Amino acid sequence: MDDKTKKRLVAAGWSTGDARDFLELSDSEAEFIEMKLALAQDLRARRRRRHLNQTQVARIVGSSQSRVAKMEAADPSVSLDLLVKTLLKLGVARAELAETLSQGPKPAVG
Amino acid sequence: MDDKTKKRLVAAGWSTGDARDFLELSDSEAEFIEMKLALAQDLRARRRRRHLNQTQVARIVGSSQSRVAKMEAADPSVSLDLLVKTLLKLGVARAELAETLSQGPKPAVG
DNA sequence: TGGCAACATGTCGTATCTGACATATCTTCT
DNA sequence: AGAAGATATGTCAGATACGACATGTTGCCA
Repeated sequence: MDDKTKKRLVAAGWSTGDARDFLELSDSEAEFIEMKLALAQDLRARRRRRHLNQTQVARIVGSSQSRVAKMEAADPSVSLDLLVKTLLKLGVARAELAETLSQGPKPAVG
Repeated sequence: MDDKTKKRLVAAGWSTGDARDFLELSDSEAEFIEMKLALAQDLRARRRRRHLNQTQVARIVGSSQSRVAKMEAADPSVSLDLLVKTLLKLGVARAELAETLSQGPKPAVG
C-alpha cells in the first residue's frame, strides 16, 4: 500500500475513528488530513444546501468541475489553501470556517 | 505598485485596519491574507514564548531558517498549508489553530 | 434498454511553493 | 568600532498543486 493509495483511502470516506488508525501517519499529519476532510465535507454540504452542481460551483470560484470533485473528496492533490479560498469565495465567513476546522470530520454513519 | 509588492506590504507588518483598505483586493482575498497573517503572528509568538530561534524551529519542523522567517512574515511564497503543518508539528491543537484563524491579526500597536 | 445529467478519475502543461544556500541587515555585547 | 548571533532577503532547482480536458462511472427517467 503506497502513500498515495493511503491518502486516498483516508480521504475518501473513512472516518470511523481517526485518520491515523492503522496508518502510519504522525499525529500532526493525521490532524492535517482531518482538517482537510472537515473542509471538504463542509464544501459538499454547502453546495448541496444551495442546490448547485459541481460545474456551477466551479464557475463561481474560477475552477473546473473535476477540481471541485477532488476538493470534495479531499484528494491529496488539493491543498488547504484551495479549500479555504474556495469556501471564502462562496461567502463563508472566517469564523464559520474556523469552527468547521476545529471539529473533526463527521462520522460516515449518521 | 505591482502585485508582489502589494502582498509584501500587506504581509509585512501592517494591520491598522484591514488588509483590503486602499488595496484592490476582493473580500475573500483580503480575508485569506488576514488568516495567513494571524497564523504567522501566532507562530512567532509561540516560538518566542518557548525561547527558540528560527533555526531551532526549522529543525523541529524540517525546514530552513529562511523559510521560518518567511512564514513569520507571512511572505506570499508561504502557503496556508505550510503554516498549518508547521504549527501542528509544534504541537498546537486543531482547536487552538481554529481559534487563531477566527480572530483577525492583532493590531501592530499593543 | 438507451440516453442524459451529475459526479469521479486520470493525465498533462504550466504555475506556484519548498528547502536550501548565500548574503545582507539588524541587535547586543565588550 | 568590531565581533557574533539572530533574523531578513534574494535566488534557484526540484517538488507539488493548479485548471483544463478527456473519459469513466453512477443514478434516474422513459
